[in-house]
Amino acid sequence: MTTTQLFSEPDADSAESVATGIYRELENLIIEGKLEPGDRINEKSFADQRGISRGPIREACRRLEEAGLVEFKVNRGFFVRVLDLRDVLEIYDVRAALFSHAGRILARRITAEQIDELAGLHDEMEAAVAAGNADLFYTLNRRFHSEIMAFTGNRYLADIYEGLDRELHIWRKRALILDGNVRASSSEHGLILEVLRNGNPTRIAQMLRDHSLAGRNRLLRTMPEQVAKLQMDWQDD
Amino acid sequence: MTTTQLFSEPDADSAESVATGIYRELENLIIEGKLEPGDRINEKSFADQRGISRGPIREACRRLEEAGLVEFKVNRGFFVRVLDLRDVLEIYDVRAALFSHAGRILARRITAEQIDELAGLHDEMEAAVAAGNADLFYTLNRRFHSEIMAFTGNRYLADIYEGLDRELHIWRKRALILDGNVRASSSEHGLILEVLRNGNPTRIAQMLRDHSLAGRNRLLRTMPEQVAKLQMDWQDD
DNA sequence: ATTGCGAAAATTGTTGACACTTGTCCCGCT
DNA sequence: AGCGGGACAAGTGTCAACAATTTTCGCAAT
Repeated sequence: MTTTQLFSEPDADSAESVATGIYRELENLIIEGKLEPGDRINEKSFADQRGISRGPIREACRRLEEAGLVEFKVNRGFFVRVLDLRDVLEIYDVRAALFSHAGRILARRITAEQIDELAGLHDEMEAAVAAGNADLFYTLNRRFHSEIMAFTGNRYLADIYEGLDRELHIWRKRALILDGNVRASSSEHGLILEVLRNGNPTRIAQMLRDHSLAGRNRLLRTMPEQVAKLQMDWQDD
Repeated sequence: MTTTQLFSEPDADSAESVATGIYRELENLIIEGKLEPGDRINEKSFADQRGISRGPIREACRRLEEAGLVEFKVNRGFFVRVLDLRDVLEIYDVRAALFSHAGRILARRITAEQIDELAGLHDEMEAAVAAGNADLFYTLNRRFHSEIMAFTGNRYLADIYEGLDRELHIWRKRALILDGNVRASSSEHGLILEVLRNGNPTRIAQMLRDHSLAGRNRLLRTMPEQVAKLQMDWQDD
């Protein structure tokens, strides 16, 4: 027996293949850190555990490969991608540029309702900070930035951002755990909301870019040893 | 018998699975336009033609799906992605932002040798223009922009650019066929080289951004009917 | 002519099997 | 003890087959 169809899908288009489900599962396992960088994804045991065959798993892994979450080695299988510091720096660099661009778009496009939604998230984050709930802050923080990108109305911009963000996920989590970091991050969000209401494109762009680079620097400060090892000439300008 | 190993690979890491080969083949078919947007990829006939099974083909298609070149519908298969005008506009918008950012990086990073290489490509393009060889111009043109992105040294920036460029490929080819367009494009390249040698970050960024948006406008002019159909409030600012 | 229906054909979804490659471990040799 | 090597185990690479779904096509009724 293949897919035991206990419930028929109400919406035919919402049906998803086993491969897609596995894709999401693996994506979560990697993002949550349950699968650590360098770990091999054992097709057989993974398949056996779920009572399915290896075909859909390989399909899912191929997508993850293209998404950059997984690396493929011939005859060795799929491995959770490991990012070195250079990767992190490069991603943050692009990320800052994307935010800067998003800022310019939002200046002439964001609605009062959208700003209110961001403000709502900001309030929740402030509460999370006060309660010392770093995990909650982290989740809301991701939503905050995702919404900003979504509000640009440019799906490619938003998608590319999501992809980069996903790759950074594990690393960034470490940085925000530190209490001082969430406070600094949250206060920057307040400034961003301020300039968004005001509407000056250049200021908004600069603010978002700076927020991204500040986040990068907060992350770097949590790993001084690796930073020292990297003798790259990296500057903000 | 499975993979008849007539020749042993000299370099073990350079070995690639059948799936990877199929991935490249399909990618090319789509980019070359041999497979047109909306076409379904028939797994069985594709597999039979090559004397292989459907497994590797599905794996390749999953990667193409993640890359955005192909769309997947449950129980219906993989279809070559169709881009509407909105997609094109959104891609160009991000593309321009990426070039602008690349310009700032290059201002402090590009070497004289790299500029010379770009100048060499520019000369070849000028020759192609003079010879009326639009196809050659188009190929060189892609290389020119790819190299610019590669010279930033940021692999993520370069990869994201390549991904967007690939999606645009079919559409853009139409726009450059027009003779006036290649001339305009080529002369803009000359200006870019000039400011690259000069080294002013803001000027370089602006030049590259403008070149990208000019390319977009050239493309739009080849499809006035579709532009008219789109009642979006899209502005450059 | 057009529509509706249903069986047949084509195609996708997933599986289990087998060939091939890689990694491990044990054993004899030095 | 350390080293080389070869059997063995584990895992990947691909395939062929079958179940489930979609599409096609002919045919009858309007």
